Amino acid sequence: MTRHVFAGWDGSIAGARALQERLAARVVLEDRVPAAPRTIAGFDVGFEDEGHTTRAAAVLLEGTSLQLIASTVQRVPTSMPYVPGLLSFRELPALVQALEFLPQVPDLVVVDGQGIAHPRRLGIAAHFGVVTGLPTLGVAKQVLCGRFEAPGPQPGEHTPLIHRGEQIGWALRSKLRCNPLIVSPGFGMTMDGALAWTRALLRGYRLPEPTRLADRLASRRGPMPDDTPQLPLA
DNA sequence: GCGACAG
DNA sequence: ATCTTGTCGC
Repeated sequence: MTRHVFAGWDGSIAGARALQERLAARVVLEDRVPAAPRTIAGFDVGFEDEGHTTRAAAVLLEGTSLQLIASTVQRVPTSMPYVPGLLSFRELPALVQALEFLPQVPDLVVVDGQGIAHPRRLGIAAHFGVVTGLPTLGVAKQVLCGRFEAPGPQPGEHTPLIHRGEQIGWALRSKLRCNPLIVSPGFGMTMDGALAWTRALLRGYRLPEPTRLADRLASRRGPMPDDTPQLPLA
């Protein structure tokens, strides 16, 4: 499975970075998000067994009410250590498996991590989009690269995230007295769309609903949804 | 060379 | 990410 997700990767660190540069050229930053998404999914990853097991959680929400429709938790053996800038090589295989176990393909995907706000413009959300072709949005709790002025204290206030003279994302104050979120388009979305969608998916918490719910599942917190029988789609 | 460094 | 209770501040 991993060899299909990372086709052409020789397994080395240098090879991973080279692959990122090739895939980054395939990132589409034009709007491909349906006007009214029927479903929106949230993805996040957690670990068990001292990190030996990677646990990916995916939640499927109704597009307008953001009510939970379905969810899945998939476990796969951890294959790589965490290397700053190469997060997708560690977590993407589990995320793709979780996508395959959702009852239907979502119209929009929100991933916990960077979109193009990455040294080579291929954070895990962008990589996820290039691999699946689905519109994706990256919402991270911390910055990986780039600088930004602190956004004002009011929810909704935002400032551009700049790296090497270009805007790669936004710092968004999603909630009063909380550190800003770092948001950036992943695939099939514009820079402005990333900001607008993140704001539209907030429901009073620091994290947008899709990511917030996936986070609770991946980290084994909060009420766990009923496990509907799991069978892969395709 | 030194510091930074998603999860 | 994960190990972990109470605690300070709003």
